[in-house]
Amino acid sequence: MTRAATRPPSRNTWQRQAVLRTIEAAGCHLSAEEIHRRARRAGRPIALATVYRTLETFLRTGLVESAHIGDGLVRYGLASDHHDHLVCLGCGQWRPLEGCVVPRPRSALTRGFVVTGHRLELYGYCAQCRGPQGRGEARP
Amino acid sequence: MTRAATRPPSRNTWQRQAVLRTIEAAGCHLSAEEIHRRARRAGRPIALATVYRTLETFLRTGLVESAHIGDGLVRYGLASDHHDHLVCLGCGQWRPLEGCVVPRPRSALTRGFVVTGHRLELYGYCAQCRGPQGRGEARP
DNA sequence: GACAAAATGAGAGCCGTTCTCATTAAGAGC
DNA sequence: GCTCTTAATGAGAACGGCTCTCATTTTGTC
Repeated sequence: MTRAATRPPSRNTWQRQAVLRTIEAAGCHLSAEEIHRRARRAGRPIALATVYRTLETFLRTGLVESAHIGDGLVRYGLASDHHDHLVCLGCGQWRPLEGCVVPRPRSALTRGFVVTGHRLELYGYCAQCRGPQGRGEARP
Repeated sequence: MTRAATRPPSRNTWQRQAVLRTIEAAGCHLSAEEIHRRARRAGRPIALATVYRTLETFLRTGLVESAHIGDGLVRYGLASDHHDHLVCLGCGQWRPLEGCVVPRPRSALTRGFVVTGHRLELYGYCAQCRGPQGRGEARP
């Protein structure tokens, strides 16, 4: 199987490796600031602009995907085939859902709109944040 | 009888009426800038800060809802019971889907995560943007 | 009409992100 | 291993959406 459209970045620098390793290690989506902080902590100092540029490059090559969460920050994570996620309202954690729960909508609902993709965010509380008290209010 | 949880703003100003009328008239979600521009065009000049403050008030009282779209702007629209939307990749139009297509996910998928709400964005092209050439690539 | 308090307007400030440009270093050719 | 080209980086200024501050205006009550 070829890499086809997702050709790798043309130069292999330690900064790019650091950014990719940071995202891989996280296991969930991170903001650019957070990637910057973690990459610095893990090794040599890297510029914030470089992190943004590297993320942009990775986005273009299809290596990572980006998404907005409620707080207005853009989060980055390893690209996956689908785009369904669990978002914890307690700690802000943003992690992929294993599997897709969105069926193809009936055309009567979309009324002339051609659907080419989707993104689903399921809000709630992770096991850690639920804690003993057990919250439960919904959010948009 | 009490005013319940969604009590209206305490003072009725023409600025608040203008913002609400603008959102109602649009029929889809608008950015704060766009609401500001349309409200100005429709009547007296209103300050951008006032638009933001008014939207914040409306959000608190549950009159409107906010959401992020891919371009990083926050969009505002009349609050509805559910949160499924059609997003046109051509013109950026963001409008509610009539009805909900998201089933309750099986707990095996969410693994300890308690789901309290969701938001779905269906990407694609509206009838106007599809045009004669018929695009079709997907986006995250 | 007088008064208190909420709401507004104008613009400065904040903060995440992008741009600019001099410098560095990856990778190709020899 | 050395040289050369040019993509990539670092530092910090600039940008843009949004929020904050404070003097002024307006609403609703008495």
